[in-house]
Amino acid sequence: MPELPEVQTVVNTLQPLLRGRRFGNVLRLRRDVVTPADIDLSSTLPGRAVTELSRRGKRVIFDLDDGNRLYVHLGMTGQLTVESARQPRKPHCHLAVAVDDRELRFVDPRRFGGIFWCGGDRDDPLGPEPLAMRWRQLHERLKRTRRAIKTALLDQQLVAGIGNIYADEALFAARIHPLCIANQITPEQSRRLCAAIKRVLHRAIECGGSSLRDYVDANGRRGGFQSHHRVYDRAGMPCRVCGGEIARIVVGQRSTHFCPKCQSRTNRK
DNA sequence: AGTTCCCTGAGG
DNA sequence: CCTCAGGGAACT
Repeated sequence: MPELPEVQTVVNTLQPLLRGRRFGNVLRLRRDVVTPADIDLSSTLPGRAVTELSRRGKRVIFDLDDGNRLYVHLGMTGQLTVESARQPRKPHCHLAVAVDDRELRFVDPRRFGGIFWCGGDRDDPLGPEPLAMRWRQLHERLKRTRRAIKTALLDQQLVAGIGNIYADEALFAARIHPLCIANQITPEQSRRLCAAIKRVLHRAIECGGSSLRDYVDANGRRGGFQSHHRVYDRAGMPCRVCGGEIARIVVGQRSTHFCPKCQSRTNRK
């Protein structure tokens, strides 16, 4: 479940491995991982260098030296690693691009992720970057929807990069019940929530993200933030603040974890 | 704005 | 065997 902190960690670890290097041959092991389907990366990538590697929401963005752009979305189980070309490829490796004597490899068993060719298009439908967002901006956007606050935070057009883990963690840190109606969130709550989102995301980036199952960085290393989770995947366990029992409910088809005592539904303070 | 589906591996 | 995990698109 790579979300903003995991994707940022992939970008951070990928950067030094690609800097100053050019792509070589492309080995496409599955054609349907590239969108649009008629883009042939083996004719566009070899000889190109990455001028800038960045993150937007949960996307890893590659800007190429010919002005074209592509991005990788890791979905649920995606991995973007650089390994020795002599290292055997893992199962479900859908694309490999030579980088000197190494390979940039995209592995994704569940195939919820993919590689997306943008060409010269710089537009995207994503909401603001949460780390650069101001609380008034968040509040403004929350006012536009009557969905549960948890569902709203998962909407990439409302704010980019937050997934199930960090939505639950941020709502806990802001002491907001996940079922609060978004447009009823008070300015004070938006302020707390905005600060909580930034705090949680920054801390997770410092830990190299959360590895529950598949997530690894470009060097194949796992993150460490999972041991700092306060609510996510802790149903039935004691709240680290009040000792009460962490609850699990389903909101918008997603499992949602919270502390019923710390996150009161009528929280107005 | 809520529901269904895609996909595979893990765990019961 | 079965169910569950979930990002996001495509429905209703």
